[in-house]
Amino acid sequence: MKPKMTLKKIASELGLSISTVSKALKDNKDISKENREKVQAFAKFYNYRPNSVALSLKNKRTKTIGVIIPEIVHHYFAKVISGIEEVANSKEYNVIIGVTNESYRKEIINMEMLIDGSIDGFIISLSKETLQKADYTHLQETINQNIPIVMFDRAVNEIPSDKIVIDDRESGRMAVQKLIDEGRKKILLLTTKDYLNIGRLRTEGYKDALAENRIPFDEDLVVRIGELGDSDEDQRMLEERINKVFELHPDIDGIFGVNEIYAVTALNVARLRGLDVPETLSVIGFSDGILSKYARPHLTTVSQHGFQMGEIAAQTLINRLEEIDSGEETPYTTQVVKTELIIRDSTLNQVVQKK
Amino acid sequence: MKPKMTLKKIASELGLSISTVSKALKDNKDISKENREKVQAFAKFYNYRPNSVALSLKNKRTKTIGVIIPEIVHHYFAKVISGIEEVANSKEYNVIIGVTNESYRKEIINMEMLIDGSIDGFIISLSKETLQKADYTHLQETINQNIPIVMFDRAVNEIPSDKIVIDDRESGRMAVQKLIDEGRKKILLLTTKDYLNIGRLRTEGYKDALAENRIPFDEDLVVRIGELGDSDEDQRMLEERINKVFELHPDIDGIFGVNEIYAVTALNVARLRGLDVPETLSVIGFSDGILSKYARPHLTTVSQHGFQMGEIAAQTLINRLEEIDSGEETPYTTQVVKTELIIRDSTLNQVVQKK
DNA sequence: TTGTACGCGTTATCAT
DNA sequence: ATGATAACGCGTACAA
Repeated sequence: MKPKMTLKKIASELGLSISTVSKALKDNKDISKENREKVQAFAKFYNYRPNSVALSLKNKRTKTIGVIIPEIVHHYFAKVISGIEEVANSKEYNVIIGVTNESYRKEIINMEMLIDGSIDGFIISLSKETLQKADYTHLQETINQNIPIVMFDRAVNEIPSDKIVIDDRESGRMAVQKLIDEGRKKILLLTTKDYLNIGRLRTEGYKDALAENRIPFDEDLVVRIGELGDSDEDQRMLEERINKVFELHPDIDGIFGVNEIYAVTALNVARLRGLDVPETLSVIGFSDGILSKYARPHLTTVSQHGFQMGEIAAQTLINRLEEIDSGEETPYTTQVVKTELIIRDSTLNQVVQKK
Repeated sequence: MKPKMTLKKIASELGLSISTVSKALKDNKDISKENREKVQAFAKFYNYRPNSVALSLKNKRTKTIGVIIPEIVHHYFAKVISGIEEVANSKEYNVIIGVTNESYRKEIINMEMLIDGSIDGFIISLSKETLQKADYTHLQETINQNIPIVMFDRAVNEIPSDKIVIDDRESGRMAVQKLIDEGRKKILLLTTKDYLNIGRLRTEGYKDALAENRIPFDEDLVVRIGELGDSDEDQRMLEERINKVFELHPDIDGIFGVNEIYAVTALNVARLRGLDVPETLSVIGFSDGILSKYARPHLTTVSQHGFQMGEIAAQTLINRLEEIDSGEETPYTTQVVKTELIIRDSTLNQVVQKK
């Protein structure tokens, strides 16, 4: 039960002054070699560590970054946090996590809890509710208080800040183009209701690809899915809806789901209907989650590189923080992280020759 | 660009002393109503928040807990963190996350990074490497420095601390008993190499169930799997091994996998071999992850209640911290969280009558 | 070569 | 009713 060491205790123990001890620990040449060694040995023995709270108070920076995310039980966000952690730790920053559960209120509460000097800056992905309300005053106020924000994934143009995003529209286009390249003509889109940018943009990409290939857009082939809970009930409803579309359009030969759940569910439904994947039907999902990997057949998906996004977000925030320290200020940037189509077994390997 | 408000600034702005302002903000009756209102209005307008770093320094507690986990991209741990967050936030605690990636070295680095006064206590699940080395001096030293530790899941008897665990052995027994109740006689066990307590205890449970039902234990039916990477390569090897066992023992009628990956993989392999699940073969996994839920057929598993474990761990740590504050000390406890068999579609519903 | 004093922001005790 | 002062732990400019 060692008491924790402080400069003061070391000083009194060794009959020196606090500042002498402080300097000795930094190996300051002002202090006699003799005392330096004595102090250092003593400090090491009692493994003294400078109190970080005192340092934070003095330096006016905590070397801690606040990460606000909608969900932590979610492969993508977990990956992002991993990336943030990695970079942050390598730069001696700590990471405090706040989870909003997609709630506007909890987003504000979480941020206010940290805005009292606990953190130097935020990395945040907005909650769905915040996007729906489109009320970003809490973000603006944070920035007004000189606390920098880096937004990732669910960013918003109204707020001036650094942003890390993927090109959802282009990614959607790319995925659907892949299906068309295989010779698919009747492509089912599984997307979200429109308030989430994500779903909307990926839907635009779907339309882009069709248009570029002169395939007429058919609203019948678009299933817009509302909020999906965790329950088996919701899951069954989703299956139901997909089944219904297949009944009306048994000749669907491609599926693009804007997230993993949609795509995997559709894949399962299709197989239960006796369809061969990928022989007669190709399926592509979105997100590099674990479901896609273990689905049968393994699901081809658009990977978002969550880990990399986290790394970039952390690096960007830390750069900004150190910039502030040194007085300069560069303009805000928006970095677009490239997505990648990971070809697995739910699509054809060879591309059908275009006629 | 409002500068952040401090007591000092308010005081000088209002022509009062710092201590008057401080008291006024607490609505201390010593201060004239007039001044109280003036100060409070002013503070509210500039939304003043007491600097938490200064408070931490003064109070000698940060109201922050450090959570050290092996992996964050893992459904179970993500759930636990959720539970911790929930309880911590409701008690006005912040949560700092440190990820070890199963490395002993990173575990120490992470802990040392926080042990400098950044946090009041730890919640930790040990890394595999730490368990292998069985070197727990860093934990003991943390405790010696009066920083309480709550261990969860991967806890260890050598260290005196509060612990939250599940009964792995009993859970394994329960799962296998369920298979036996269905009339299964030749049950394949997929487990880990022995250095991880988890796998070993669940294996014991497997043996218990067999013994209780007078089914001879057959080493041939135990597959001990080493470290599994994230790569498709490793995955394929796993499938290979399971396949081989099936070739030698085509009449296996039950499978118990000590984790989700093993069970889902076995499920897929079995189906590819043309076996009907659950008609001729039942499969049970471990952990309430997402894979089990979306596997086909949906996988019956032993749920570990990760969220609840997180809640309990956080509550236990906070209790301990407040106890220390008030001087009393209660003995360390080990809380066992009950697991639950979640029956889905990879096992039979009805129990075969025992003869 | 060593020590004193100050400030970071806050609260609590003790004058006035 | 208000204000000055000390203390939390640290680093550093300035004295000695």
